[in-house]
Amino acid sequence: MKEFKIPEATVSRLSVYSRYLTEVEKQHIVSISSGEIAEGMGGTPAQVRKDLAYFGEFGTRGVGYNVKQLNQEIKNILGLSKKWNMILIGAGNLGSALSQYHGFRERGFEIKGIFDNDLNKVGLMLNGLPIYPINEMADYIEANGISIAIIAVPGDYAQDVADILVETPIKGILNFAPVVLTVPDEVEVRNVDLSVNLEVLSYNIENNLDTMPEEE
Amino acid sequence: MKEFKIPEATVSRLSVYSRYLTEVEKQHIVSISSGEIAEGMGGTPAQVRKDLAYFGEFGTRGVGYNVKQLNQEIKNILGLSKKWNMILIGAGNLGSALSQYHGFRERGFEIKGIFDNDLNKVGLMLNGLPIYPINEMADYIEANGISIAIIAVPGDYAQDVADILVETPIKGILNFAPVVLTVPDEVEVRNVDLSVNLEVLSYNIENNLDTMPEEE
DNA sequence: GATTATTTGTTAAAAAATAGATATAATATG
DNA sequence: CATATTATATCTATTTTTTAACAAATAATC
Repeated sequence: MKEFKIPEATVSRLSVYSRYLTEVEKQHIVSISSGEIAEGMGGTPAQVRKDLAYFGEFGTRGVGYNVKQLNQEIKNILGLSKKWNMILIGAGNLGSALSQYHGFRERGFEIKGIFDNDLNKVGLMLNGLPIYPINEMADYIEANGISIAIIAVPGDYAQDVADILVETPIKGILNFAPVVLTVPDEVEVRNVDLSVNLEVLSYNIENNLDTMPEEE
Repeated sequence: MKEFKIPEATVSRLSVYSRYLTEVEKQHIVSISSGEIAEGMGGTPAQVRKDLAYFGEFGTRGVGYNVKQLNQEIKNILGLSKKWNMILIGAGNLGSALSQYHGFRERGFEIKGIFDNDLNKVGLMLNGLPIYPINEMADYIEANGISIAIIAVPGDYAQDVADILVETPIKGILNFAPVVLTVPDEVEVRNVDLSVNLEVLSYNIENNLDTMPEEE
């Protein structure tokens, strides 16, 4: 009954579809076609339909998709029908920016507490959230039903933080540190690697991918 | 002579290899095998060799790769042998965090100026960088040889900023706003989408990808 | 009410990416 | 100096992902 072997690219695109559908919903548009979705977020109609087809039949032939209903279906697929409790580790600049980022809460992700090993910061509030010392982190996770941790500490400390996290009931890590974390299989890690993104951009610019002439 | 049709995944991995090699270099290790690189950043030796093979022969059979030399080769491939001048648009929290992120400069990317349309911020300094008004942006790009722009403004304004940028000699955009930007083909865009990352994480956690039993 | 327009869901084909296997080169060893 | 060992480079096969084509279903039109 379970569908799996879903391409990760498909899951990413579902997230973008959902965000786009949320925008369309605000304009009180009731129905939308795969072609319109594709145009709205840069893709092809076939890909939109294929992505959705992994999970079921959500549209009506000859008509399209009900915007609100499809968006809800996608949110269910992505696991966004529940609220996710998160903690943030690292109260530096990046941590501060992340703690104030509204996009998370809008999508059901809420940062409940911030942890840092700088004792000058511990006890202070950051954007309305208390900063705790790292050594209280494991207990806090257990006590507050935290399932996702955001690592925003310098690269040198990231693995140490991860080592603590994997001993707790944490299920996923969003890692902003520019290092490859080693964790057991049961903990999901996603890396947001700013430098890698810039370097791919650099490569693409240098090799003029789009203006490249045809060649054989 | 040009090699192309390189998988984007390969380019991303090259960036990670390079960062890992930089670490290894610091330990004054001279030689390294594809297996050691793979272990160091979570991959397979075959994949490391395949990725490198797209661009040439950098190793010695029976020996491995010279760390320093390979790192330099990869940096050349990625276009990191030159310095990249960037501007940052958006002096909010995220912009502030990005302007202070040291990882960029270490890899040859330097933010030269910051732009914002909040006149209360214009004229101030942010982490040692001047904040200019958006209407001076186009001239600044031309005058200072800027080739990459980082967009860190709210989603509602991101397309407006992009529209200005595409009229300048800018070559690439690193977009942090949670919207799909529409730009002409000759401008490269990379999206760093924080919510998408969290939502993929959410999906993976809910569907227990790693602990999934085999099934047919 | 039959016919034409759309637009989906599905199947098939194509392309891309990953993994595996083998041949080759360099080094070290006896 | 021949041989065993190590590790790359290359070639092949498998798997995965994307793209395209087509049949089924709905709505609109004459």
